[in-house]
Parts: sequence; C-alpha cells; structure tokens
Amino acid sequence: MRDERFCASNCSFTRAIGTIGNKWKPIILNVIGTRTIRFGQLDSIVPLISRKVLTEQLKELEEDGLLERLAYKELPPRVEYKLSEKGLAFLPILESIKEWNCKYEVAPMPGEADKKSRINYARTV
Amino acid sequence: MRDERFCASNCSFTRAIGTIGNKWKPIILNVIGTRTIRFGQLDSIVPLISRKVLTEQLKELEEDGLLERLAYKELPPRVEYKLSEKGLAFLPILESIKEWNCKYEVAPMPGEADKKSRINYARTV
DNA sequence: TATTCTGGTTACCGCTGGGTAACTACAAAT
DNA sequence: ATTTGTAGTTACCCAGCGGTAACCAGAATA
Repeated sequence: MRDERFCASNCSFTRAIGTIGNKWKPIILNVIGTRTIRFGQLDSIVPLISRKVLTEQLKELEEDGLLERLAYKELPPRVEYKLSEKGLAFLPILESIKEWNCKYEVAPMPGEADKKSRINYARTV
Repeated sequence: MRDERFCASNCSFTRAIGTIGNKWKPIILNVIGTRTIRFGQLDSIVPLISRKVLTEQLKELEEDGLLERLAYKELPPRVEYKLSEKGLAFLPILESIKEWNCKYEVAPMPGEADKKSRINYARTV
C-alpha cells in the first residue's frame, strides 16, 4: 500500500505522502494515539479493516519508524504497539486535520437515523 | 478514489480522511498552492498521473469544496483551477507534513546517480 | 485542406488490492 | 481429550482501479 515510486522521489514531501498517504495509516495512528495497544484491540476498534491489511499497515508503519512493536515471547502470543517519537510527532498534524475539517466541511450530516450505522474511529470526536 | 464508507462516518476525522486520504490529492493541492493553474499544466507537472485520474481527482476536490474551477467558453477550451478558502486553509497542514518528514525521515537518500530520475512534485523542496 | 491545440470522455482490458477462510503454535482451562 | 485464545500467515479469488488509446468540438494556423 506504500507507493514505491513516491517513496523513491527526491522530494521530501512526495516521499512523506508515499509513506503515510493512504486511508488506513492516519486512522491507525489516530486510534493508537498516546496509548499502548494490542493487535486484537486494534482489530476490533477498526472494524472495517481486515486482519491481513491491518498486519500489513502495522508492518509498514513500523518499518517507517512511526510505530514500535513489542512482541512478548508467550503463548498465546501478545504483541503491543505504541507510537515512536516520530509517530507521536505526527499526532498534532492529525489534530489540525480534525480542526480543519470541522471548520470547513460543507456536507451536512445525514439524519440522525443514519448516524447509528456510521463508523467512528475517533478517540475524541 | 474517495472512500464512501469513510465519508459516511459520523466521525469528522474519518470523513476527512475519506476525502483527502489518498496519495494524489495532497500532491495536487501542494502543486497548485496559491497559484491559478490550467489543466494542461497540472498534467505536465504531475507526470505520473494519467489524464483520466487527474480529471477524476480534480472533480472530487471541486465537489469537496477544496478547489474552484473556472471554465472559459473558448475554443480550444481553457480551464483554470485554484484553491478555495478551504483548500488554502489546508496548505499549512501540508507544510507541517513537510517539516515533520524532514525532521524525522530516517531512510538515507539513495546515491546522487539515482536522484536525477526521481520524481519531484514540490514547489519548494 | 489538413493539422494543431485544449480539456476532457469513453471503451477496453490487465493487474492487483484486498476480502475470506483455513491453518499454525502451544499453553491453559474445561 | 477438546476447546479457547492470540497474532499472524497463506492460498485463493474476484471486483474494480487505473492505464492506454481513440475520439470529440471548433477556431486558428499553415
């Protein structure tokens, strides 16, 4: 899901977009936030993502230095994820995206009836 | 390329990601910046994008209120794009992504020989 | 007359992103 | 002896993303 051509650009911004410019990574980073979280928790909190894709995204985030992975040598396995310094430094950007969207979003919210079935990934709305 | 399920979320952040969370839109917004630009210019400045996808992305950006489209009734046609207030308000976020990436990017740049063939979408590196 | 220029749109088609289901290891609980 | 729980991995398969090429209008230029 990383765009390799973007990541190979000589432009820092293009590389950044190649790294985090997809729909799942900002969501995952936002869900994790400042806490430590286990794989199964992520899997249930982010319901529309499949196990396979979640694994893949987490692996990429770790490779790109945004995420730290702690695997305990236990059975059944236990793995914990938390943001690295780099990942934590990205959170303010996510916050400004939230503020930006709240301020400028034009589309009115659909009726209340629809709200119940809506997705909600936010730690804080 | 918009994720409709994300856009239908009751979470403002998720909706925002559904709207601008793909690789092309941040690139396009960054390329346009504060200037007014024609379709053909975008097509040549962003070389890896196909005409078809560029059209589609511009249309979505316009629908989402980030972009203003000015079509002159001429032949051959002339169409100009510029960021709306909402789009302009997104530029600082792109800037902070640049700063973030410059500060934390770990992967060393490949050798100079490779740089020449690299993509460069930045107005300012 | 034929070509060029611009900003698309459309048909066709191949690739692959991503979903589902099955499977793994092994300890602990029933 | 069987089930449960965790964190994946793998094989299989299909929808749809996105690339390519052709086509359009109609004025201006050669």
